[in-house]
Amino acid sequence: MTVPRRDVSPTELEVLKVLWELGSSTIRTLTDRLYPEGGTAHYATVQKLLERLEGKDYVRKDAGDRAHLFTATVDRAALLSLRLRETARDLCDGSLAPLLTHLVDAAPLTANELAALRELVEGRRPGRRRR
Amino acid sequence: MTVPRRDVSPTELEVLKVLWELGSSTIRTLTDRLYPEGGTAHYATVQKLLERLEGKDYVRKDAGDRAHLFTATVDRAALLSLRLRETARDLCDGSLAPLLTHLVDAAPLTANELAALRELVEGRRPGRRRR
DNA sequence: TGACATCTCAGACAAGTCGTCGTAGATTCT
DNA sequence: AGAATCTACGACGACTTGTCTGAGATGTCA
Repeated sequence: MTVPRRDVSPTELEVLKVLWELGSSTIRTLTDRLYPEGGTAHYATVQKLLERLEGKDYVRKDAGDRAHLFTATVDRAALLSLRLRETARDLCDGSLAPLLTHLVDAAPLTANELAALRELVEGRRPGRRRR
Repeated sequence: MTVPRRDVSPTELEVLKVLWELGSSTIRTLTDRLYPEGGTAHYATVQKLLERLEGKDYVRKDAGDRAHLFTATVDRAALLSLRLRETARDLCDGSLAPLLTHLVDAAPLTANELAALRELVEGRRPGRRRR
């Protein structure tokens, strides 16, 4: 009856970001990073966050030396894809192309970004994805 | 302590979509459209949805002939902008450019879309927005 | 004019999310 | 053995979301 929520919550995202930066970490490491002044309570918070991320299959838990090692199973690009696809589904009948034209129209681009984009578009063939 | 939520909820979006399609409508019209079999209960549901949308300034309420007339104050593009900006903020340090390159790389494009995109990019100057 | 339909307004409700925290028990270090 | 750390699990309050109830105003029509 109630509604499906966001892929990852803001705080979960913060955890993922540290994970992306450090590779694998223990709860302790994450906690020290996210709550520098934190005590036992925050440790438990991070633990719960990781537990939920694991439930969503965005994080993997491996047996480490003493403490478990947590690793992100999705990278920034994957999450980006998810969000863009969700936006496309909600607002553009599922097609990504409108997002693109909207962005080209609305995004302020530096000369460098524009050049890079030109190059990307030049080398692009229509049809299915590359790679 | 709790978290900022999504701009519009899924059901609120459904209301907006009908509003976009019909222009201004009464609660009755919206209800008949969204819940074809619906009775009094669904009428109230739509009413609440509109009330919340009005609170977010996504919908305006005008005095109509007998019943109030509701009109969307944002269009699809505006909502698209919001979502893209939010995604950029969360995952790309606020810059929209990475979304663009990601899309060019990932989105399957028809020949036509690709051509249109090429044209857009060609005519684009770096710096601030056009228009 | 009185019965009836419709609309508006305001609040209630259950279920779910999210960030936070407490704690009991196992494991490990000293 | 004692202290510290880690794990697993449950609980909480604040908030959202979709749904619905009921009271009162207003309009319609036999």
